[in-house]
Amino acid sequence: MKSLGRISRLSQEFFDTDPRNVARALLGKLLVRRTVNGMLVGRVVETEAYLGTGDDAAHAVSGRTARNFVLFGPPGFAYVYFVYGNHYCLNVSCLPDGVPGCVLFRALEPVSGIDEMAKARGIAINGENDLKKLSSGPGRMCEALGITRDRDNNKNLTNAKSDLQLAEDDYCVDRILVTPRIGITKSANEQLRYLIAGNRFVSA
DNA sequence: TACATGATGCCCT
DNA sequence: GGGCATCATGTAG
Repeated sequence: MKSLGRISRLSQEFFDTDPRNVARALLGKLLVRRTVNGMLVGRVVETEAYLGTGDDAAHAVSGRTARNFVLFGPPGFAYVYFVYGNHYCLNVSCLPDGVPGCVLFRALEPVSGIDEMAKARGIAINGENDLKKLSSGPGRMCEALGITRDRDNNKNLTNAKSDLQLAEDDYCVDRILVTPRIGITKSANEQLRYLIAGNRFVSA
């Protein structure tokens, strides 16, 4: 397994700001899943911001419901939902308690625990092409890290005790690209998708 | 209680 | 590039 070097957990304050800032700042950070079989680590290479108000594509747009209550809670918590009858999507809540907003994780570059991720995805890794199938796309990413609503929704991602956390190392992002969001019909022209320019693990 | 739909991914052409 | 599986959720009735 590749050595990770020194990493440190992101603080709750990191997420206590506008989703657009958080989506941009999260690029290059690490998503870390602790399992009985070791650490699964991926680098965040693609995110999308979903605003609380004035964003028709955001789940928060119609107010607080049984599904989306995490968006209205304190920053740094996992909002996991089930979509298309098949897939989970992972978001992290932003802004102070009471103010909705979040960032969707769309793609990771696998860093560590690749064998475990491949097992969870039910695929074999033979070449570079297969590596991209591991966690490029919100649904794939959740499957690779075993993220489900039952396990992870409303989990504090900034707590040292959590088995799902966000961290940073000395990685430096070179250039960031901003584009329209993927797979939505409402507010589809808003430039709220952020990705690391030239990274081959972005989803589209 | 019924129904339309979706922040996707896979397989087929 | 296009079709489709599959079901939780929100909204209407």
